[in-house]
Amino acid sequence: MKFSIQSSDTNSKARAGVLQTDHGQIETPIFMPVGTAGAVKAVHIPELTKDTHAQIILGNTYHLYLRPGLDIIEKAGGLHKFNGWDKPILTDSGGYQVYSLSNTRKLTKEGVVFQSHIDGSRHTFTPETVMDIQRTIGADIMMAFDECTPYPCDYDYAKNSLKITHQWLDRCINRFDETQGKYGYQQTLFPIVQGSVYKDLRMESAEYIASKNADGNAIGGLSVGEPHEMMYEMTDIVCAILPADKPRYLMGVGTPSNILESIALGIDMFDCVMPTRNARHGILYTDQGTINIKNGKWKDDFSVLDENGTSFVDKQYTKAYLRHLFAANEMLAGMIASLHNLRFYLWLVETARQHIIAGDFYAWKQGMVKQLSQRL
RNA sequence: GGGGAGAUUCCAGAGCGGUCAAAUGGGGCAGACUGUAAAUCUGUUGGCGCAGCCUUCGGAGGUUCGAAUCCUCCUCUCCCCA
Repeated sequence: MKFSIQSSDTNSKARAGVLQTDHGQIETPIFMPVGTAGAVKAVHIPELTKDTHAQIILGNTYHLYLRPGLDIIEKAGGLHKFNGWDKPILTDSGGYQVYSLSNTRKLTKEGVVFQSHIDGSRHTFTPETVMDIQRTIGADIMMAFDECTPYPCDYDYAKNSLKITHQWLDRCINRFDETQGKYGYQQTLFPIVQGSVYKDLRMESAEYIASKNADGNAIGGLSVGEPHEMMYEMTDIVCAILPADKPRYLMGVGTPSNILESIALGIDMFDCVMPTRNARHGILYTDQGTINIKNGKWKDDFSVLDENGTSFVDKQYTKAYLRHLFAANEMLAGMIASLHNLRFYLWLVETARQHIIAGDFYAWKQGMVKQLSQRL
């Protein structure tokens, strides 16, 4: 995997780059749609490629391991073959489930015992099994197994958790190095910085992660409820330490504004469920602000969905019609909204990239963030 | 023509003397959601000068300290038999 920086902004730490994988290249900064169970909910693969212009999507180790199971994935020839997406895939390690399924799991030094959210059965995830699973899924980018700490999180817990995450990382790297991809293309492993909202822990972690000299580095444990300023502060501190010539991935972020602000801090990759989940809940993101299309005020607004939108749905459908689809519980509602939001997110990072290359990113970002905060 | 059942807050539908501005569901209105246990979840849904008061349970009277709940008449629905 090769990363090259094409252009760096002068008024911020933003950069535009290209990440080369065996499944094609990714132009950064990039937003990666989340496809937890092997599908970006409510969106077809051709829509993802041709309409939203997604370049890489996520899958989830925990979900795919539970269902359909590794035997099926391997028989299919890996996740790319299974779901028909032939561009890069990144899989989350299940580290986030350590956090989000906290009431159905038990942490030990060895790993984590999960209770399946599907049938309650018990499963053990260790750094080694998580590497093996991601080998079988065939992700281009595999994530280290970590603990995503909650917020708030007391210092001692965060410190101890960080120690475990670092130990797990070493085990992930060992297992990764002693195994090979199963499908003939290269896979790579991204380690994850943790440390909650504590500067010293974040710095210690960033230094440890940087020392591993991976193809790319991730920042986890943010956007879990802490104030935005805190998130930016941690991101800034960590970016200063992580190698500049490798892509930086801010996990789970975020709102359109979060993404622009983080690009300015030197982040290259993002993923978040917001554009898809919130789409299914009636929230549309536009360059003019956020719309809750379920609100009564749109009932007889027959203007197109998004005058400035660049997805085909934006001119194809009206606000009143989409609102009706939500009210009538039509599946098409979530499909239209998901497509719109994903296209908007991809448009946002594409446009950010253009401004970085053009050299006027900072000013553009400042104006856009202001517009994005509006509620329509 | 004969017999029976019923009319409750936007809808459906509980309640059958006080703890009822009235269960529950739907609908409406709004909110939340950040490496997806999420097409989910939460709040609210008569009015006001809002720890209280006012107007509501088909209509009009009445019984009672007190009625959506009991009685009388009226109006209107629905079902069964002819």
